[in-house]
Amino acid sequence: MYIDVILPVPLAGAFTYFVPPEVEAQLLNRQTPLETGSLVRVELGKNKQYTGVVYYIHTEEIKDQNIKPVLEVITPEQLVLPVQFRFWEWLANYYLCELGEVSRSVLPAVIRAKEKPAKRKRQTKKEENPIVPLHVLNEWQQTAFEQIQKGLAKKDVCLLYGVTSSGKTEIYTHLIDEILRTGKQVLYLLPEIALTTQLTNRLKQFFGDKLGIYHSKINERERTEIWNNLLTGEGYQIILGVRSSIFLPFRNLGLVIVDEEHEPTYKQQDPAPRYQARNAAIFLAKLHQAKVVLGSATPSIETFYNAQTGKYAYVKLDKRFEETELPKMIPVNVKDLRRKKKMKTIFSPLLMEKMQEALDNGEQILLFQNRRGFAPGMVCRICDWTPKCRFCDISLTYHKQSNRLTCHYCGRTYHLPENCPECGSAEIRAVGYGTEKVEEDIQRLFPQAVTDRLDTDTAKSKKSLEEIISRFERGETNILIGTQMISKGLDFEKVSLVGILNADALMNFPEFRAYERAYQLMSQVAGRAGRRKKQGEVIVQTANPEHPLIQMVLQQDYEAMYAMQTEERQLFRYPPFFRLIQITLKHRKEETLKNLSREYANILREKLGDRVIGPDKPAVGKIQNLYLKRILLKIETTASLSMLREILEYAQKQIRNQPDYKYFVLQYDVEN
DNA sequence: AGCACGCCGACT
DNA sequence: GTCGGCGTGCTC
Repeated sequence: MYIDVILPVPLAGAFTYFVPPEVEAQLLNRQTPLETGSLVRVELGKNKQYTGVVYYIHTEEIKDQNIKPVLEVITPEQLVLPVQFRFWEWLANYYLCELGEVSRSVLPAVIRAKEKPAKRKRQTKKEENPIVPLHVLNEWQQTAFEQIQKGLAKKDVCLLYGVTSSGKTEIYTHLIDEILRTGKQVLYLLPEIALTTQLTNRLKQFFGDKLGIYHSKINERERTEIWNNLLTGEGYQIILGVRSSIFLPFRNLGLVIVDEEHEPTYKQQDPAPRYQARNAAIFLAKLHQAKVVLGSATPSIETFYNAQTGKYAYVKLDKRFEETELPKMIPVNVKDLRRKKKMKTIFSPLLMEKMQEALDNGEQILLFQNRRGFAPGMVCRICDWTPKCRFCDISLTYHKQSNRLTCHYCGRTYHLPENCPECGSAEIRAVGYGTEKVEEDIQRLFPQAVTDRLDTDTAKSKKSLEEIISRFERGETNILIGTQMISKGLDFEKVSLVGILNADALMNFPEFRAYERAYQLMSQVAGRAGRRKKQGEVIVQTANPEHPLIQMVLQQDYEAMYAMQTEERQLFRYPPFFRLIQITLKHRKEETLKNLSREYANILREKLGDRVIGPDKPAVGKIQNLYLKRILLKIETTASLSMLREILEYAQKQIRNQPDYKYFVLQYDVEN
């Protein structure tokens, strides 16, 4: 007997091994035939052993001296289902990576699953915990619910475009309930940060033991339990989880919900597979002949486009719960104020006034600044020297709390020099500001207010994150300062004021999604203001209040933003009109990289013409001592992926065949 | 990826 | 003289 095994290495295809007679005898003894999707231990190379997944079993003799034996059958039963292999194949093909790389990101969970299944609390306990009936939908929610059902009768995917606090979650629970009645499973995807205890407790109330929760911070036992439980096909009916839960062994999915579908965290950046979980979930649903609901208050351009062109069904819900008014958006021209010398601090006089007013009324304030640390840059006043990371081409962020300079790319820290190493002056000052400085200034200006900060520095663990959130929920914090972490999934009742401190910084990063992202962030954070009957206020500090995007944010005109962006994307050949593939080349030597990337791009150009852009030096041209070059491919969405892959492999081979260029790192990132 | 092999520099 | 640095090759 021979088997093809997928090993967790970035190498093409599966590896063939033979099952030696003693292993075969063992299986016979135990009366457990080997199945695909089982686990084996094999040797690869001279002295490495891996656990791999059995992909194919064949019985015809293979005449090859180099085939090695299977060392051990770890588990003969099926731990990975055939439908999952079809999913892995699609992922590897679509996202231009290897099956081994896909298996690598899934395998730890599979391996854990073969460990002793946790003793499950039996269904008797279901009664520890009486199930609360679903909330009755209000008129608008009921209409939306029915429209979604009608839409899904005709199409596979439906976009639910619902303003903040319109009660999308309530609608989801009713959709879930319907699917459960048919005996099928539900996958409910959320970005990590939105998976709060608030929401999980609420869903547990409705669905009790049928609900499994899967995120990056649950422990090993729970992960194992979830995998095994799903394998039996008689356990969890609903999985509430993050991006990676698309890899769980679902047997009969009926519905996939992707909430906050516009969130960039659905895209895995590194390592491969660099997949978009929202899009991958749509394919997963197709494999199961299941339906998909995408929900957002600020849909991604791609999704809204699909809804507009009729590929997806489309349901709009524009009434807020209890008919709370949308917040009042107030622009403040900081450029003007600076000229008039009225910006004494980073807070405009109007924002200062409004903050005082809110504090006096016992209301809460959110301040949004999308940069952590104290200052994103330091500069010598005399000679303009700036501290940079020795391993990455990036200026260092100053963190006052630790009194260190930190590289936000590789995480290395440095001491802040007392004197400029170039000219010896002692005048090194901060440029720009991050959440740390915002908090320090607030404490100075409002000493009576209790402040807290929510960013990756303060919310390292799930516990500290939840503590910050619950302190704010209980009203112990007056002013919460944060990065984009404050923009998601948090339902606060007493927030009357939101301050967006630097709107311009959100728009000015070199990425084709910058405006879309800026709009989404500002809308989401603005949506935190004013709940339950009282209209909230949002102060938007900008140097350019006339900017079209700022105007769209102020008017809360999503469709205008969509129109502007689609026009631009069509003109410049970006998604959703074209498929974008980003190729990153890395090499130790800058000069070699420059030459090889140019030659590589030229080879691609012979085949793909002006679909090839670059090579260009990315914004950060060196990371971890490797120089980077970037090539963009803008490919028609109808083009054949397998043909493209052939071209890419051909070009790579051409370059690697040249002795000088042999060693370089190549990464593909399929953007859409 | 990750490991072995092999060929040059700075040390007990 | 040797230890170990990482450039190079290869994995059923």
